[in-house]
Amino acid sequence: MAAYSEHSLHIIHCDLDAFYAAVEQHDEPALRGKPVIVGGSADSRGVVSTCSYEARKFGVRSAMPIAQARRLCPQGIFLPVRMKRYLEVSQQVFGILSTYSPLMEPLSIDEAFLDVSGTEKLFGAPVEIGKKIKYRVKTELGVTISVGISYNKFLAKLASELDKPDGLFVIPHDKALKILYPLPVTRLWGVGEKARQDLEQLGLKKIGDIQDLPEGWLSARLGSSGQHYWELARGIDRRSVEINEKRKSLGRETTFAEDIDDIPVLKSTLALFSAELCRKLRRDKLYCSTVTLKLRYNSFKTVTRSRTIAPSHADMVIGQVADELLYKSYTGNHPIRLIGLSLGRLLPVPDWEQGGLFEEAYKYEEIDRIMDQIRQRFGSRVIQRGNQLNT
DNA sequence: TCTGGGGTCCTAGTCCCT
DNA sequence: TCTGAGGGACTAGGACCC
Repeated sequence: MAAYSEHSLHIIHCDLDAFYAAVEQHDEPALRGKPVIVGGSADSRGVVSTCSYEARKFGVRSAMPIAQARRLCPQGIFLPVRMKRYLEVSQQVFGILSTYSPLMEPLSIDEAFLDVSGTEKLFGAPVEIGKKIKYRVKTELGVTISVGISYNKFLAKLASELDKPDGLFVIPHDKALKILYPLPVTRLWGVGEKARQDLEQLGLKKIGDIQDLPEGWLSARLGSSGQHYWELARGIDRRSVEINEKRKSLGRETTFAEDIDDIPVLKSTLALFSAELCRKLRRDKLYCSTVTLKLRYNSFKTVTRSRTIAPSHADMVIGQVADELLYKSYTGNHPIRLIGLSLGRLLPVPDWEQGGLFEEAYKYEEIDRIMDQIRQRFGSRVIQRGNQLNT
């Protein structure tokens, strides 16, 4: 790293193109060249997760309600999300990426950063590495990946977006300001609809408008996020590529096919979620110490209620807290369309604490452990707690 | 017209302790 | 003994990302 200047092109951002749809088209050749729309079923409440470029020609976009996508593209092929399969391909892609640098930071299932400082002698210049990655992902896994290269994370990510699909784009230091200037402010990392409106109120529509401001002007109006936007607009991003980002929370939520006001159904859904999440915590040898309940009413108003607890990964403990939060926040007056449970403040289970420290909790955990073993051997549905049986 | 699911991060209010 | 300031933990909600 020391041999690299601040503006050397050492950050590569890799972003798989229309990933879920691409995997479906790879696995089923008859889908190739057709408008594939992944996300829920065509007649359920849901939105588009990803669609193929053929579907995008009809105006279909990610996050669009399925019903709207159906109207725009009646000949579209609607497929459910096969997350397990996408995760499998994602792992294979990350496997390829990690052969070019140990400094790899996965950002989501379909994108990652690589810091290739110091790998030039082994693999060539960053552009050469980008070409090799593209070739290998295409030939070995049958999907295409867009690559962006620059001297920081924001610009590398922007570069990969600017040449999609199947692109390779470089933003060198001397061209960064010029490339950024005409782009809308929503291209800045962290600017969504709300921030766009705030910036527009100040007369700032394109990134160039922010570039023209003196430092301090925007932070005086928008606080620390104003400073953040100003720096990005000028191509400044000091974040480094971080490996081994630890998971910070774990959650599960569902939107009911029809709104629900039946408390036993809500309770058993929560019991199911807490069992599922606790199983993952135990598998990863983690405890959680906050439990958050999320409710979305049929009016679309969303509330969350959370509680801090003694570290645990026992179904009974988490499930009981979830129940208490439900009773605290739900009066039964408004039907619920979505319920969710999230576990936060995760911490590793210390080696010395393999049971016995908290007698009561340990008793529950022992039961959970035995249930996990049975599920592992005979399948996840073979054994359930009584409180999960209403769903 | 219809708005998923799984995350992260930030801010602001409240409460408690020193 | 009372009071206010400051800080940290907790809680709730919003915004954003893919």
